[in-house]
Amino acid sequence: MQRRPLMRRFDSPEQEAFLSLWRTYDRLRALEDELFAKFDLTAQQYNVLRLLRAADPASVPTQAVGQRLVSRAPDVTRMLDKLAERGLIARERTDRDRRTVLVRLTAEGRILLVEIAAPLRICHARQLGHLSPADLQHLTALLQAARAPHEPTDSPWQ
Amino acid sequence: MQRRPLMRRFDSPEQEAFLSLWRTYDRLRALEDELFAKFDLTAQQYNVLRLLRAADPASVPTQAVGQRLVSRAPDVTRMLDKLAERGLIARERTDRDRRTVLVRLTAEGRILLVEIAAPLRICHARQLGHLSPADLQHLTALLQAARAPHEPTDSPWQ
DNA sequence: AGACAATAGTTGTCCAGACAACTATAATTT
DNA sequence: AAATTATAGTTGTCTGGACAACTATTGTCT
Repeated sequence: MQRRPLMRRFDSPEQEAFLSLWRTYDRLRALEDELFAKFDLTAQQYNVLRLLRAADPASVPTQAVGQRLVSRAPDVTRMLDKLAERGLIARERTDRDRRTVLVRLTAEGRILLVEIAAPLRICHARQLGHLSPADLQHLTALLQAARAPHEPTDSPWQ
Repeated sequence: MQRRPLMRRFDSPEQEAFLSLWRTYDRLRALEDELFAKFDLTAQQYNVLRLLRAADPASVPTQAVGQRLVSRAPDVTRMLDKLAERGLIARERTDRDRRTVLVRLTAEGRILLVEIAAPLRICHARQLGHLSPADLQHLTALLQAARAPHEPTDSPWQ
């Protein structure tokens, strides 16, 4: 066993913070992935459904979906393809602008979201439930401050 | 334009924190990726090199590399393949245990790390330099607390 | 010692993400 | 009004990650 720590030397406090961010994201993400896998979903796909639920029963332009995703996805089309194949969402063109495609939740999609709700709440509690509400709030605020300069002005993430 | 916010409704404070974590990771990661791309590296590959530099000039078992990566990589072999093809690392088998493969930095690898050092420092400053040292420290601590229960006891991330 | 299990790494295969090229429609310019 | 530019989405292709099966070597159990 090597005495000199292999991981602990960071180039700067900024790097340490970022690596900590990365690692924490990875660990928490693993928990969610495990849950979503039971429903044959990816976290991104769930986010699309969550987003559509917020607009439900209205429909949302494909483009708006892409902009609001947590991490940018270059192939929103194929992602929606898979959700549409499973009947969780429906797509239709408008007459106003025949370029845009509107997406909305289907009844099946709503049902799936209801089924996921309870186990997901439990998963979230496992993820971060050990933090006090104050710490949780503080963490969220610090994260927002961290990314603030890197958000476009029109981002829904502010 | 829709008045009702599409993003802002979260299922729970835990979910809000996690999505904030995810989003922040994604934004900061984009900056790093841009830099690493100039050197034809991925962030994971750089992490391998950084890790080997910490042990340099000693070599490290492949397995140890895999364990210490930020996010788990199921194909360490092929990742090392690419670094070895470029001559940045070298691999050799031991006589003690002919199963394990030892990995170490080459001179070329060291040179690349030196070249990256300065622009990477600048990148880190862009990423998180706007946070005060205290906030930075606080953020790192909160992130560590957040992932603590999800780290295996023998993890180098504690 | 021989059988069995565990460890280390490699390889095959599949799928999602990244980037660029393409089609269709709408808006703008002259 | 025709030409040009911009927007929305789709499709092709490539690379990297995920999972499982496989080989080689070492350790363990009886």
